[in-house]
Amino acid sequence: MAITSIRGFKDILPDEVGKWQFAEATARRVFESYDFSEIRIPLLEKTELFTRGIGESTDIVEKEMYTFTDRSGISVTLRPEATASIVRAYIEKSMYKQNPVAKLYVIGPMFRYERPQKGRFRQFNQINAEVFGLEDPLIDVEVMVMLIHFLQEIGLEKLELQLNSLGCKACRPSYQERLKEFLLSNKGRFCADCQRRIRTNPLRIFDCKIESCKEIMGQGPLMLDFLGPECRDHFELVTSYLKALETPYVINAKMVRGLDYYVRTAFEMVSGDLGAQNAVAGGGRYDGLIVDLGGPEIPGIGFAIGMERLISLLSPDVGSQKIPHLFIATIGEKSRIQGFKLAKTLRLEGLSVEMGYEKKSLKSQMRRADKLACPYVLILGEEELQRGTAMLRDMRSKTQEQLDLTLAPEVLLRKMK
RNA sequence: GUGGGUGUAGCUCAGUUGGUUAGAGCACUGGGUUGUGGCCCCAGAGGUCGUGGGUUCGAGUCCCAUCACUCACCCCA
Repeated sequence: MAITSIRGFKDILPDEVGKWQFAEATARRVFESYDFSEIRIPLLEKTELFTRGIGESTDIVEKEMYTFTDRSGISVTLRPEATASIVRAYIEKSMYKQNPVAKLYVIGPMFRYERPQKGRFRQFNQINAEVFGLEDPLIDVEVMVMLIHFLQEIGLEKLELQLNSLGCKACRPSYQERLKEFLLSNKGRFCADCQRRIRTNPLRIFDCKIESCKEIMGQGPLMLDFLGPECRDHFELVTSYLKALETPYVINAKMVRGLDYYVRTAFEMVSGDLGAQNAVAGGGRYDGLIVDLGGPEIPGIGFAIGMERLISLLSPDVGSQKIPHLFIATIGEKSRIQGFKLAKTLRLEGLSVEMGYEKKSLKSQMRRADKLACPYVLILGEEELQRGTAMLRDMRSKTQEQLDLTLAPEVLLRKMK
């Protein structure tokens, strides 16, 4: 029995890897134009980092983490998200002492033990961007604008920015109190799932697909109506700056975040083409997280882009396979070695060169060159070799010309570079 | 963790009420007179029919179990 990959872990094969490279390169270019710097952090952390950072009672911590004890007996976890690790590094290396503001991004895999489905995997890749040290609503907007900028550069224009405010430690409890009262007073009218959610995850009831639940929740209290004065000001400034930058958005007062640390601004980029998992990117503000993880009182905001979801939305032609500049076809052992040497010379000069390695017929080598879509084939045969020449065939025009072998590298480089 | 759908060649799929050596297209390999690609033609290679039981004279086809994939719920990027 051959060994297969683990459920929920996917190979990214050569014919789609171009899309990934394109997405990553575009993210680096765009983010750096906003003065973000890349940071690389471990995939494995002490389990406590996530239980404290993400929240003990979240689904991620309760049932989705890849946690095990290592050989020294400490509990470690494959990161289920990046923000906690970035914050840990930020605190551990005292980055805030050198610079009051840090703009960081991370590209890499996350791990969550969930049942796979469309757009959801156990190992999945994210691009994360985080800003530490700025509380002004202007930075909330800059982060969203940068995300949209990136998505436009990559060719995704039709995504919708959804915005909400989750309040803060001061105003959220009174809202939750009111929501609970409302839910309990209507308890008997909800579906079984929602009755359970009243206890486990009250905000999720807003997302219930059942018509009768939707109807009841239409009357339910919204966080936006319970924001304290500071949170309200913050939210209003965010929307007014978005308008100033002519960035369209829709307010989704029912939007919920799965991680405990989010406060105030929360946002998602949503697509209609992704099935049930419709968020390509999501983020928000997390002003208390750095303190929670043992650092100084420094605010933070950031987002994560789901790479697999992003890639699945790209049009098929982006990042298509590279084709070699030249194919070298040879006939006979002497010319095979001659061609091998020439390939090396040209590669050292930066050309991409493929050749017929096995002693196959010219026809077979030509077929392969054609399949690879090489624009030129250099034919090195016994006759040519005796004359000290080679035949260069232009595959598109079907014309060919003789080249002097000693001059061949020069001519080829000029033609193809 | 729960529910639905699907498992036949590398890929996309046929396979008649159960009946001989399981097929096609694409892809792959070789060839179509001496050293020239795409199109066309010919040939070849490639399958424990997901796996394990059962029913039957006989199972790709029927039954049971199991596994995998997939979609949805839960939840999230």
